[in-house]
Amino acid sequence: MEKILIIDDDIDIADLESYLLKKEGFDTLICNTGEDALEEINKERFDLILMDIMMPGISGIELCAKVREKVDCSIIFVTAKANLVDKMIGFEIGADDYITKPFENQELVSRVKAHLRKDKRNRKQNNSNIIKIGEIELNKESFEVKKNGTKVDLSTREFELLKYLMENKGIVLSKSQIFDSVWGSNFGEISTVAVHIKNLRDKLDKDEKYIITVWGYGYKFVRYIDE
Amino acid sequence: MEKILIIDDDIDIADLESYLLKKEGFDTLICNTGEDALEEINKERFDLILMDIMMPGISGIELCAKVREKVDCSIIFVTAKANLVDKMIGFEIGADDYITKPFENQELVSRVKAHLRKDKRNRKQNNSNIIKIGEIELNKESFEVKKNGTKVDLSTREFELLKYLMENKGIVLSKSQIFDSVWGSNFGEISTVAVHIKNLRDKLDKDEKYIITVWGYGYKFVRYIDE
DNA sequence: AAAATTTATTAAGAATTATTAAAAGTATAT
DNA sequence: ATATACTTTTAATAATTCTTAATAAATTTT
Repeated sequence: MEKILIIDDDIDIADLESYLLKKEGFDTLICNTGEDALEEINKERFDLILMDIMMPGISGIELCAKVREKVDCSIIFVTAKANLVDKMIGFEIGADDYITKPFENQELVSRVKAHLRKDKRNRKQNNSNIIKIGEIELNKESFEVKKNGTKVDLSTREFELLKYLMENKGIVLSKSQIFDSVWGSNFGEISTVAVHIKNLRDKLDKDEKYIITVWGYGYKFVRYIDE
Repeated sequence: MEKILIIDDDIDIADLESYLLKKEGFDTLICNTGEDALEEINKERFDLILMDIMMPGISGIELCAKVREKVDCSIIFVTAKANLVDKMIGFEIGADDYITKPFENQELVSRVKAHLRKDKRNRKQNNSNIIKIGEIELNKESFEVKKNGTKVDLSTREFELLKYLMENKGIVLSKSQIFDSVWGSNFGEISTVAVHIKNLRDKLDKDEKYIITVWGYGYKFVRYIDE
């Protein structure tokens, strides 16, 4: 269950926010001062922070900067001041979004959900077993490779070679590096790598858009040729 | 420079958005139909997409779903309908934010910036293998060199020579020092260095702004000529 | 101002590296 | 056990890059 930290000195607002979010199945914790919030952040992990910008004591902006240092999740400002300069300052300081008071209940929920979804998408990318780069999609679980949605048949070595290249997108890999990683041994002809590169290219990169030769170093996988 | 794709059938709105974003230093491209946009997405990489939700032909929602399949960047809906249900639907479909028309100029810019900043944070950019001096940027991982953002093709030796020079910015390096470090041997003509210096200059420093000859000593890489 | 020294330019041949194709070896399935 | 598909090796060819060496230009010294 996703945990949301609500920081607001106005107890009624904080309660309303908490109520709305709990109704949507989120777990919430309310802090009425910035100091409390900083303490909580050190104790626990949150998926999102909803923060009033105007609070006594430590200011919202200051707090946001401090929180941002500690935390990596989305921060949404809730502010009574619709003043855009304030909004800007907040954004520069590390907030990811803002909502003006009084807010529509649905909007609050929408924005919270949007951020959580985006964060999830970003996380997924980092540890999913599908790598998708441009038109090419590689599934580590099913050992399938698709180009524009249509399956491409690869041999085992070809698949592992492609996987290694894609996992290191944008990084030039030397032939011996590739050999060590994909073949896993130090015996054998290094030129084998070149042959498999060619076979891979024949099967899914005839125009050499993705697998780029870097002369004297090795090969790299890229999304855009001039990237 | 960050590239933003603007999709809107209303040419005036698209132009306004483009103007606002260009003023902030972003690169923009306008598409007036969803079909055009899909084409562009296949050709080029964008850092963010700003999309009208109500367009003739392919609908914004439909388009968003299709774009989301291909693309990984933030998508912001721009919509005249303030209706929250619509917003929700859009969010479920893969958009990351929405702005209602008519929008305040500053708000548009703020939101765009906020998303770009967040995306950057998520990428947890490891810039340690990029050396950037003035207009020239060298990536040790991808073996790429860019001048003012556009790629410059270098040979192996040229790349390593440039890397060595840039790593020792401001320091005069003798030819034999360069030869030892870049060539790694003591055999061979020292004049080779001069040839490669020339080739490097031809490719990315025609006016000799960066690679400075220090008569009788060697060469150095500088940021400003009178440095 | 001329000579000497250092650096820049040029182009062609040498060397290196990449690609390709075909043959030989190996594993897998029928 | 044989056929098939896959992998590796080898070798020839092609492409690219590097070096050499000779000449030109620039700078310093005499």
